[in-house]
Amino acid sequence: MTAENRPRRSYATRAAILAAARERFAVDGYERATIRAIARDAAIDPSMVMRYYGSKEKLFAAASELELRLPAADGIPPGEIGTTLVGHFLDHWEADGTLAAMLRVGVTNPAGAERLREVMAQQLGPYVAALCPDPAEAPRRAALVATQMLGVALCRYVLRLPPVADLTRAEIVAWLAPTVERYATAAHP
Amino acid sequence: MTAENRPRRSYATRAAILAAARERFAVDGYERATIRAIARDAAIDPSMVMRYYGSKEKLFAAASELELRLPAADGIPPGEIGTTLVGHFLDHWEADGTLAAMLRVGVTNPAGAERLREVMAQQLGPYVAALCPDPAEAPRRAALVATQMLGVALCRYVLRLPPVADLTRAEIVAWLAPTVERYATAAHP
DNA sequence: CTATGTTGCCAACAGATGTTGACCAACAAC
DNA sequence: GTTGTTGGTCAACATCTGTTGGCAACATAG
Repeated sequence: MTAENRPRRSYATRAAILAAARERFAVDGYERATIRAIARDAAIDPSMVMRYYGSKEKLFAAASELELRLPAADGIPPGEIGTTLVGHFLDHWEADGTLAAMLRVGVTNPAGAERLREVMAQQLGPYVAALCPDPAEAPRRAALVATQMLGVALCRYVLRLPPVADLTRAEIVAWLAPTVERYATAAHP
Repeated sequence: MTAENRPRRSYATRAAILAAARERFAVDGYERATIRAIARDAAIDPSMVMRYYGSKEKLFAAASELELRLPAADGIPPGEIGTTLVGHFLDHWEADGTLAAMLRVGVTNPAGAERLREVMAQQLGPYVAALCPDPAEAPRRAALVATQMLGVALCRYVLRLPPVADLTRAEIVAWLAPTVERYATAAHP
């Protein structure tokens, strides 16, 4: 029997599959991202994908593990909450294709939508809860923030609506920060 | 030769196909909306779809003709611009599956994305141009409005993020109207 | 050395998909 | 009645999909 903690040769392959899967899911969505294409990108045989991940759905589940790693909520001075949050989202989006993959897949695949709901509820929810006046309405405020942040992401990275895609990072932050901060903290309209 | 203006019997079928296509595209997106399923919904043979629309892509093009029918831009008093615009979008979205179809398809299909870009540029663009201070920056302002409106639509009708889906129409209007009005008319942040 | 588990490729399966062409029924025109 | 057009069905096609099982190469254990 092999020692348990020796690094297996297959780890590299597993990682290559996961990386290729994330990219394909991000670019093509769930249906168009074929196992064969993912395998080709990872330079292995399609059957290996099945062996390591069981099925296409399980592969997607593995590829859509996501940590937003939002900055600490406390200690941000009012007036910089929006700036911080918008900036962080943009950074994360551009550094990691996982969010794009989840957005693309979430639109056409129930499991993908579920994943996105989880991320928003479990990671954005508590964050906003620490900021807003009445914790009871944190979910709704977080959801409003989500509409604006997912909206930019959709227009900028997925649909590539020219005016949105051409805006600089600074411009987006400047325009959206007041919106996001209002959703998170301001009194009811 | 047949008279040119007699209503053809096939008009009903064509319409049925189009209606079924819109619904399927809206619910399933481009790839999962199969011609066979659309034909089944329209209670005809799949080959009829091909005969009338040539190909799946052309069928989608026909199914995604869209008129936003935005209310007249002039005459809206400042302070009600956001309310009017947000309300109109919500109404349109709920009355007609076409927008949902275009959003779902736009995310996974290049032709769908192109369609959505067209609609935003040609219908929302001029509208915002009539409202904003400097016409030169109308496209960017319209695009900002689009990020917020498509963002709600995405969260509410496609992803069905619970807190967003549970908000009442009035609540959404109240929260989003200031955002949209600011994007369209306010001075640079 | 042999025995055993791991890593990988190959070929094939069953099912679904977009698309095509042959064929048939109804009907209008002559 | 014959003829040509229109609306529609049926069966098949080539291709692509996720998935499976078998088999070769290799590494490690004993």
